[in-house]
Amino acid sequence: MALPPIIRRRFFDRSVHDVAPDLIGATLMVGGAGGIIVELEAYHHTDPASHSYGGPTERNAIMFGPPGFAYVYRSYGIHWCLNFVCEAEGSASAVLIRAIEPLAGIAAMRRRRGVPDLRALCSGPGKLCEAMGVTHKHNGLALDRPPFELRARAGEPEIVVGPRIGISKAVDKPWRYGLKGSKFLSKPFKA
DNA sequence: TGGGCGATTCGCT
DNA sequence: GCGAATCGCCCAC
Repeated sequence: MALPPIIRRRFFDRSVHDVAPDLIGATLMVGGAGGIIVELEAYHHTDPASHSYGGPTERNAIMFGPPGFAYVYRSYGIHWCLNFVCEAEGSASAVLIRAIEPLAGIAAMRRRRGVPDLRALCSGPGKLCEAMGVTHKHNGLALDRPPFELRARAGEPEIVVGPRIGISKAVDKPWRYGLKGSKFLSKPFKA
């Protein structure tokens, strides 16, 4: 693997709207399992749909810390969702990882998910956390240290953009990014 | 201190 | 396409 690891500060200490599309095509591994990021969403602290909108709380405290760390929260009382904190310390912006194309540790991910279908392993924010074993224990961990491994993409992929999914506020903002033509998206992008 | 609600997923229709 | 599962967060009372 000749691709360079993503340097935490340099890569994440930028606008969440720049980091998000630049992460499409990057390789994310957790404990040796993972693959290529094909879908994510940006959440800015001035955005009513963001957990950080309204100020710091115990749950979202990590979002108000330095960039380059994982923010993991429970969704619907059942699933875990993984975010990368971006911008400057205190800016409370993050990207939600929504889908991954499985590449490594597939047997382990199938076992954790309990489904054989490759396309169903990581095609959703809750699914990919279950597949890679991400839980609240990963909240606050640095993204450039084990068990996380994050590597820059090679080349410039074609990126598609659309409105975010599953939110009730700021539903019109086109802050969902995807790898064009990927078979591993959580939902297709409208053409 | 209690109740409504959610950045979801899955199974059934 | 619809609704249940399920529980921590968060704010109103």
